[in-house]
Amino acid sequence: MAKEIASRSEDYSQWYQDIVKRANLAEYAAVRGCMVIKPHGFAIWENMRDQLDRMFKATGHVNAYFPLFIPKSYLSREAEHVEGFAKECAVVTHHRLMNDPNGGGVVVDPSAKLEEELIVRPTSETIIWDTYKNWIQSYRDLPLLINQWANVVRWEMRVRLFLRTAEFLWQEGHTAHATKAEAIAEAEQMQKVYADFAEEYMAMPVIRGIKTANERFAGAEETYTIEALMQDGKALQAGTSHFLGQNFAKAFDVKFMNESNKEEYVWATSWGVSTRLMGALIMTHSDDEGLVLPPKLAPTKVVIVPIPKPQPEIDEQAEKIMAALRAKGISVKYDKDAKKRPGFKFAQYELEGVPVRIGIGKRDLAKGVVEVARRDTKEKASVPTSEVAAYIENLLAAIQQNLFDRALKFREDHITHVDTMEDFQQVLEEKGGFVAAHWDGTSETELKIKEMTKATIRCIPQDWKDEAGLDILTGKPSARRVLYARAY
RNA sequence: CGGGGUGUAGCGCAGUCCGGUUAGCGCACCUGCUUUGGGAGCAGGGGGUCGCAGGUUCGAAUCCUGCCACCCCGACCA
Repeated sequence: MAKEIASRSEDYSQWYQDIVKRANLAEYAAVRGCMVIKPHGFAIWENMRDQLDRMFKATGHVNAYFPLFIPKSYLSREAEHVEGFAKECAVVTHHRLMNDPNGGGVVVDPSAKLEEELIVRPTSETIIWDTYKNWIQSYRDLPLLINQWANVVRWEMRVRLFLRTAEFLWQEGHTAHATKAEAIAEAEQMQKVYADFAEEYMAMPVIRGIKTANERFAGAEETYTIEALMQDGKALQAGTSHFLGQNFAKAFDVKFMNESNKEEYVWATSWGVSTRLMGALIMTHSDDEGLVLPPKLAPTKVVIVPIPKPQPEIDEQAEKIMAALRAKGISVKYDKDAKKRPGFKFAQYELEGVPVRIGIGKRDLAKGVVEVARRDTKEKASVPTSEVAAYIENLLAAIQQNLFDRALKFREDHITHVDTMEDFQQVLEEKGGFVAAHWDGTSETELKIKEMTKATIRCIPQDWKDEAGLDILTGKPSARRVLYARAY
């Protein structure tokens, strides 16, 4: 990990921007706050997306697509929802341009003003529930388990590549259920899917928890979250799953006839993860040499570099190794560029995060070996050519595990239990990370602590045991510890 | 919307205070030669409305006025 840099947050921020740029992941677009995801960055996102999609389908969901534009009136149907999003919406007011009568360029045609403005979706609950109203009549239509892959726009004041951009890609699941219990089970199930994905594929340990009322999704009754810890000691909300109760069903009048021939409002959930996960991936594993990708998400798992440059004997050996790796389903690239030197290529592939590199030179050929270097530890090994495919298959699994293990150790080392406000502030200032402290359960206390320290309650962890104690600020009784941190 | 800062080649910058040859440096790019087991060296070359507009001056990247854009800190961030 980028340890020297992680200690100072402003430097970490610089380091992060630098990695994103130099590893060819993304850059800012000409439009304020918007991001261009470059091919290498997008290939990683596609791998994440494809795996998540498989997991959604394995839990019974199907994909659909809903409109980009939402009539303004829809947004205000659910009071809390509109309050949560109103301040960051892009609005379409006209549908035509015209030549500027005063010469020069084009201007908005005033005669093309829309009767009702359209909101570019910041999230799709409203348009989807308006649609579901027509799809649901009977308990036989339930549950309705739909996901969509889409882009959304939130006009944030300040942006950061992948973590917070004006437009971002995500998936949003929206489900309708006949009972409250079933909807809660769905929300909890999807939180578990996200946690499994983060840990098994991203090699990123997460804490599953429940959001406090302050941090809850606008319009939800309960928000389930997965919280991760970045290398600079700041927390990142990596995914959320919401139990929406009957709020949206009532706002959009979505009723169904139950088995007892009685009309009821449906129970809802929504859940989403976004390209923000790319930021999480970078800030969990990468180091001063560049990106470090977990093998399960790396577009290219193995790269072969001829030393010093391609020539028939080396090419032949590389072809054999590629065939053996591909037979095991391992993606591999042979870098035949004769114009670039090996040292340059080594540095470049490290920057791009390729998990394993094979070097083949004349000295190796004579001995019947190749050099295998792993990205996570930078260790190199000489491996007999005949064994290289099997060796790498094991190595990729070992790298995946090592990335998870060391990220987990870092996180465990950065969960600090404190019982006084003094300790709380000291840990935040000097160590960073999560702070486990007692809380009296009031929003007032939470907001006061936020004002004093910039730390917020990231979640009330679901796996933690009850423990009686006293709130660190007010001294009032508390039933359990919650997780505080400064967050992205 | 407040406070601070920056606009000079594709990228990163110096020069501006104190006006004066043809506006410079590093990276990148092009050509050639030599190199090649961890980001090659040398030589040559191409690329600029100095953010925009106006003003002062014999002369403006530099001084003055106005405008614009972007960045950082706050406000904002289910």
